[in-house]
Parts: sequence; C-alpha cells; structure tokens
Amino acid sequence: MAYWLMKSEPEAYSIDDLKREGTTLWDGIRNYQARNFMRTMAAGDRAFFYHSNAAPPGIVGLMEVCEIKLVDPSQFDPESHYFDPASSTEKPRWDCARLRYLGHFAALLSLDALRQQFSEDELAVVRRGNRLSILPVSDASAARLLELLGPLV
DNA sequence: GCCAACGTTGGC
DNA sequence: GCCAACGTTGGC
Repeated sequence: MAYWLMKSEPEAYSIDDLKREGTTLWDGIRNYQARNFMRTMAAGDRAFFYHSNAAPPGIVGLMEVCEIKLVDPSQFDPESHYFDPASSTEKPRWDCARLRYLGHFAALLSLDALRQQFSEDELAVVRRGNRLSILPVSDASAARLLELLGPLV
C-alpha cells in the first residue's frame, strides 16, 4: 500500500465536503505530471488530504483510493471550467480517481510545520517551487506524518 | 528529434 | 499578480 498527498482548494472542494459525500471523483486534474502520478495509484492506497491556497495550507485528513483510471467526465462538458476541446471520447486525455473519506486529523498540520519536520528530499510538498497537486509520499515519511498528526477523528 | 513555448498549479 | 517547475506540444 502506497501513500500520496492530494491537494484541493477548500473553497473548491474541502475535507468537509468529502466527509459529507463519503466518496468523490477526484476530477479536474489538468497537469500531466499529476495525472501520471494518479495513474500509478492502486486501490487501497492512502492519501493525505491537503488544503491548498488556504490560510494556512496544510494536511487536514486521510483518504483511501477506491478506483483509478476512470474517465474524467468534466473534459467533455463545454460548461465546465475543465472542458478540454482537444480531448475526445475515443481518446480521452484526462482521467481521475475515486477517493473515500477516512477521517479528519485533530488539527491541521501546516506547510510551515511540515517544513520544520521534513527536508525537501523527504517530502516533496515542502520543496520550494513545487506546485504539483498530487505527490507520492514515501512509507517512511508517511509513518512520521501519521505520528505527527495523531489518530483520526 | 531538438527545443522554445505553453499550460497548469499554488505559495507568496 | 509574479514566478517556479516541468510534462507536453508543435514548429522546423
């Protein structure tokens, strides 16, 4: 089982939205590197839910990967912000994963705190200039994160 | 097949 | 709003 970190702007979709819905389609990924990471996920993997563009940004909860390589429906919707005219139903360019809510952590672990605990090599999210919305987390870093974050609530 | 330009993303 | 990072695109 691998660990990941997935970012979402809470104004667009927050951990509370996921708690309410139970599962969600993680769609709208339009960055190739993030998409490629998402394709290497496996069902049963865990993902840290990270609030980006928040004050402060940081890890707020934990999810489980349910399904991967699902076609992202928003790419075909002309009304959608994520509409991609270059994509076709025959050759879809973007896919997505289904994630399940596992829980909140008692408190947000901020990016500042993460930078104090982890080097840029240990945890990609603290790397200066990193803008990826989906990142792998090593088993060792995941174990330390879970220890810092404490039990799910 | 090189490589400049583009698009996406998010911290600041 | 700037800019850093980088996979992909596309002109040649």
